Amino acid sequence: MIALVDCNNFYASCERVFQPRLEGKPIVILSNNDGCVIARSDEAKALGVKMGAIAFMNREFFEANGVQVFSSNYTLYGSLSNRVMRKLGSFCNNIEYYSIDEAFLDFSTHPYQNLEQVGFDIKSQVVSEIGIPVSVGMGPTKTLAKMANRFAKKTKKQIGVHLLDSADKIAEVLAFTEVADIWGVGPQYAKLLQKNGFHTAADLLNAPEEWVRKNMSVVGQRTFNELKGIRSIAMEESPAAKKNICVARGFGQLINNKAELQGALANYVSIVAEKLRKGMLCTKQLHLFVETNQHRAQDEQYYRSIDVALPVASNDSTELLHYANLGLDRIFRPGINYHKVGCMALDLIPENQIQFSMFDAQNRLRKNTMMKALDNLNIDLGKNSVQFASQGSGKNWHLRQEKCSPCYTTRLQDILTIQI
DNA sequence: TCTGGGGTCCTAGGACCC
DNA sequence: TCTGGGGTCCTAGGACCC
Repeated sequence: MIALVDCNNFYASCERVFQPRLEGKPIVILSNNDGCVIARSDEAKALGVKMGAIAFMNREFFEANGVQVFSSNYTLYGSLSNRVMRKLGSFCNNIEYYSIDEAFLDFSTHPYQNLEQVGFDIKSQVVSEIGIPVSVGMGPTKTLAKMANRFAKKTKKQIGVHLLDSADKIAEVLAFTEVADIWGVGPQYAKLLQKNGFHTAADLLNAPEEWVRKNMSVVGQRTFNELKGIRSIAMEESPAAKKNICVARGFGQLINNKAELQGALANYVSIVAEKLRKGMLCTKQLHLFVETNQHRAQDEQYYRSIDVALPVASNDSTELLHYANLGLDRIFRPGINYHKVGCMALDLIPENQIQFSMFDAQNRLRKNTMMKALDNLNIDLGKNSVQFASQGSGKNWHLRQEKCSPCYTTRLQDILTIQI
């Protein structure tokens, strides 16, 4: 059996952990720049607030209905996620950390007698020790475990645990689940399936396998087999090596001058470099892009990107900043209202496998030491304590985050004090 | 004023090789 | 007068996930 444990309305639940007054109230969490809704509590869902709802168009509705609005606070969510995952790890050592709020637990080699009871234990211990409510679905494959989890949330919210341990229970869930709600079936495939008369997961099982293979590629075929109970999507117990790292963000306000654009890009490049060093990786190629805001019909639209090859694979901020600037020179055009800039590191290789160049003029050892010192300072003194001058100080492009909650678990000033 | 930000995998087609 | 077949690598685009 595989279990899928999923935190209920994770971001909204995180906000509640340290603010119990939010219990029972409708909550929404907004995307970067407070743009649109990316998470909702049950109460907000019940009010009809849709995923992706535009914040500024709903402001009055939120006020009128007492909806509590938060900017996203990934520091807080990441920290609470770690706590949840650590707890889940104590139930099962074959665990895949699938996303910030979900994990697969493979119980096939565990000696538990009563898996349903294990599900209840997970649920009650996570909520009592960490404060985050979870649901548990179990089935013979990952896809069926996902489906069982969704079934638990939709049909037996209070219980929150559903186990597919018989053919009848599997059949029930397959008939209950629409094709669009199958893990691995997105909007395009759902449309295709509907058009061909397959409406539920049970219908899909009646499709000829060759048809699935031909129209939905091997990915669809794997899902098809998983629905039949044949394990086709493996557990990934150690995270796969990253193939690229991307940092890109829309600006809090439009930018039309180059210096500010450079400043924003320098910040994102610095984050990319930091992530590379943390993963002990180097990049051989940067991909840079700038773009305008597609939603502003009054602005001239512009999108350009460029790949910049590095002579030697690197994770040195100064070097990456240098090449990023060269790239930006090539794609920058004056007179444009820019909305977003991004930097992607491609061709990642482990930092101990670099192919050095005979003509390399850099003193890489020294640079490495400097970068380590920089990273350590930023750990000790807090994020961004030490920066490069090119990162600028103006920061008009900064994210708009008007309603961010405190970082209760990661920032000393934000720790709650309790009066006794 | 205001519309998210990361990722992965697969396929088809072109360039190139012998 | 004639235009194979098999293979690899790369890229762009499309699908999906949270």
